[in-house]
Amino acid sequence: MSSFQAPKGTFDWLPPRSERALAVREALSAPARRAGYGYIETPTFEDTALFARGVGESTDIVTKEMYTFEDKGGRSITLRPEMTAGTLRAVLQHGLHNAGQLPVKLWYSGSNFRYERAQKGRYRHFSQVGVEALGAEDPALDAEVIMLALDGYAALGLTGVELLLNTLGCKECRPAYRAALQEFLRGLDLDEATRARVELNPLRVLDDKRPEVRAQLENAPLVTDHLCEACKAYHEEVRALLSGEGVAYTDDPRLVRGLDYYTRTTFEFVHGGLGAQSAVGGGGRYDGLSEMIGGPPLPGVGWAIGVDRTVLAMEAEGLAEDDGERAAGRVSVYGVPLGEDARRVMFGLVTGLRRAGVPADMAFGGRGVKGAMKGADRSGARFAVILGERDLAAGEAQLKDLASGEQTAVPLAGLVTTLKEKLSI
RNA sequence: GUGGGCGUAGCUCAGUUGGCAGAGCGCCAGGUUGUGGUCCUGGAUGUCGUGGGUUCAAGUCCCAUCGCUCACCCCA
Repeated sequence: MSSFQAPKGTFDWLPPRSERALAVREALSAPARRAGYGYIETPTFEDTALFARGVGESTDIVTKEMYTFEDKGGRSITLRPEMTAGTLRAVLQHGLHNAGQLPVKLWYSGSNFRYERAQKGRYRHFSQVGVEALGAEDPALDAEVIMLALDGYAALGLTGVELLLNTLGCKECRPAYRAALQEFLRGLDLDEATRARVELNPLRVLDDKRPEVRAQLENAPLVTDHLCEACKAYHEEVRALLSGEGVAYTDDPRLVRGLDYYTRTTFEFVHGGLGAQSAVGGGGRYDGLSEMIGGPPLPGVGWAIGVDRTVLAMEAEGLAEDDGERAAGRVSVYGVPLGEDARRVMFGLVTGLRRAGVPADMAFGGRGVKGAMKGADRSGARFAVILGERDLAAGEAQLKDLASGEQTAVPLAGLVTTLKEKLSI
């Protein structure tokens, strides 16, 4: 055992299970790519102030969960806790919103970092796939991004993902609601931290999961009763579009999300297989975010889905139990060379097979036949190609079907062709 | 940041009132000096998380510490 371990709160994806993480990234991004979303890659770290202003000074993420450090130039740098702020920063920096038609549609995939105590489904390093659509305020766009996520989950075979939907109002109607909610919350029996939250970000108190708090929230004023006409109409249109596509969703007037930038549409994808965690993904509209980080008005909507949590959800549903094993490093042909001369020839054979599109591997490390054959067996290959002095002299190799045990001599010159035929490649 | 559970072989774990550290699987070798998977025979592997304490004697009891894990808070 090495004396080093993965840093606290992190974990490694190892084969074959790691294939599931790859499959999730692929399945979640494919619908976005089909819908005209372009791939964006931004730095893993940004100026600390970007997150402080973009994510929100009052959020837990900013107040206690950021990986912040000073670089050698004296700048305050933070490992990204989410990717929307960095994506929007890149859009503004490069003027993507001025360069072509709106909305600017982007998708991304990458690592995020939050300094938290780990538990099932929650780690200090985690991966997300996300989409952002910027520069248009259109209920159809909100509905579009939701559809993209649902199509991604469906492609993975997930059936237990539930969509929770809400609206948080806009800068016209939210202040009045916020005040009404604050007044209500101040009358409750709450602990000190929560009372502080009432003053900073009262909406998030609605998200409290503790029973003693929940019970007191029974009669809390709901945002849906305080919406302006425009927000009400907008939300109804989003709901109608989703319903029109046969999407099942649950209206959850208490769904508020943990980041400050959300306006109007918010949504969360929840699943029961994640331990105490429930969200596999979430997002919403963030019409004020651009201005918060010093940009022009630029409405946007998007989501981020947790790759690790999605894998957990799949495992909870019994999906993908063996595709990982099927795909991970599995080859079709395994070379067993006997002796130095054979090893050189085998190296060329294996290279040729790979170039011809045949997944192939060979025994390394000068193992004896027995050990090399054991390697062939463990590789999962269908065929072993055995090459010794006698075969070399005859200009042929022994081709062994590892399932049946049947073995025939094949001329070296025709080996690639023969194998491609037998494997239907 | 707070609380519970757990740290013994590569893995999963057992280990009695404190008395020689074990099993299964895996691994290695041989049975087969050019043949895997099955089978048979044999073999190796430990800082019992770490540091201290009690004791003739500690994997076992006590203290501290680190790590893992689950949960709270919060979130993907």
